[in-house]
Amino acid sequence: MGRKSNGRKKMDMVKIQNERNLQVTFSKRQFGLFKKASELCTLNGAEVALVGFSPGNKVYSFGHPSVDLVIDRFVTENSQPNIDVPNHLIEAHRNANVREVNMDELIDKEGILEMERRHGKALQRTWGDATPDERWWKAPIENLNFFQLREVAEAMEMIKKQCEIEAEHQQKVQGIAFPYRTLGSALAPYGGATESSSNARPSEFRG
Amino acid sequence: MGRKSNGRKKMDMVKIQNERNLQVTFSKRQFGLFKKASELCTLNGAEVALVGFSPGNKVYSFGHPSVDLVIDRFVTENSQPNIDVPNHLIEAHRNANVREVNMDELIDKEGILEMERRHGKALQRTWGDATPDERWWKAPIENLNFFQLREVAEAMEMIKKQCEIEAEHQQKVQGIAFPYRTLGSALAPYGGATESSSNARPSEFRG
DNA sequence: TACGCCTATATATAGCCGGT
DNA sequence: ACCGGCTATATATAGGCGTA
Repeated sequence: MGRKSNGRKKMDMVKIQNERNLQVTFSKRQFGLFKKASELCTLNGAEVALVGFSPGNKVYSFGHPSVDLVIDRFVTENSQPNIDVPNHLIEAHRNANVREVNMDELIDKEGILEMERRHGKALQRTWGDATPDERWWKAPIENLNFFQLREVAEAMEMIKKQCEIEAEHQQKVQGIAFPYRTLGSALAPYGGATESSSNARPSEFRG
Repeated sequence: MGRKSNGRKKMDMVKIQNERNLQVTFSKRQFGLFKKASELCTLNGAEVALVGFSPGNKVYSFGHPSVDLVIDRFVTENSQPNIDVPNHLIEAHRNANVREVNMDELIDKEGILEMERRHGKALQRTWGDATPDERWWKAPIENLNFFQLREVAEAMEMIKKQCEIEAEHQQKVQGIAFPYRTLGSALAPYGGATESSSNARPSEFRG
């Protein structure tokens, strides 16, 4: 018997190109996001405000107890001097800037984007099915001698570790950060979930 | 054989009573929520602002392009057509803007600089005269968000492993010695910007 | 006592399909 | 095309367990 579906497929974390899929996916995920937020509120008694603009620039929001109240509180409390920010970090940063190298110059954002275009996908794939063009990391390695390989391996380890440290740091200091990119699309409302009893009750939605 | 885990259990959508589990679950779900929001942004190019208060009344936020921009836009566009947002909020927020600390300023770059100092030369030797564009590993790290960092870390692990395999191979097949070339361009997931802030404060609730 | 990591399940969803 | 539904997978996570 032929399968009725190929099932869910894994997809790269890159902006969806197909306009149609973009719309559909956005709707589904927007719904899911609201649901998760809602659950966080009822399950853990948290307060959450979630406002967003679909690619089509439509506004959508969710909030508990209400968007206004949460944002109001957020704004108010943020108006106060942020005492939670470790001062030594800020100082370290300022000192770091005047150091030998200017980080801003090293951070070539354009370059990063370019790299993303050229090699971003390689990260998502297995080393096996990479196209010749994406095999930049493979071919070169074969040309390195034993010692160089050891050096690269060590370097990779260092960078990896650094990433982990940075990640942990981010999570600890401010909660979380995130990626970006922008464009347009539409959005969906909030239907009832098709499951067991749920006390989830979003205080506000907007369409 | 005894199962190593009973697996995930279904649970009622009611506020968790056990204080300990409440905390743990909150952390996990908070993480998941942010991740979903993040994905919605990159995958569908949406703009999202997410602010919330944990049961312990700590503030957590997430936003793309930034919490401020999105909320600002939300407030603005909504104070006109609809009357959802009280004007005092707009002003309060505007004032708050000035004092908010940008994520970039919070990240401690010391570690990264140190890493460069200690291992940069080794890399330089190996990769030779890489142009600034090829030195992606030098700085972009702090421009990546939490999830991206995890990805890079994973990628580094793969490359490292690949190097070790290759090294072993060389040693086994021909001993050592070999020609070399640069590792080529760079590697990096999508570029990323960061924004977020945290604080603490008490509050009430409205079931 | 709080975390981090792990495994077994509960959920979320990418593609698809058929009606509109 | 545009939804709403469905199915097969990809993910998110509730509990447990070992360790800082």
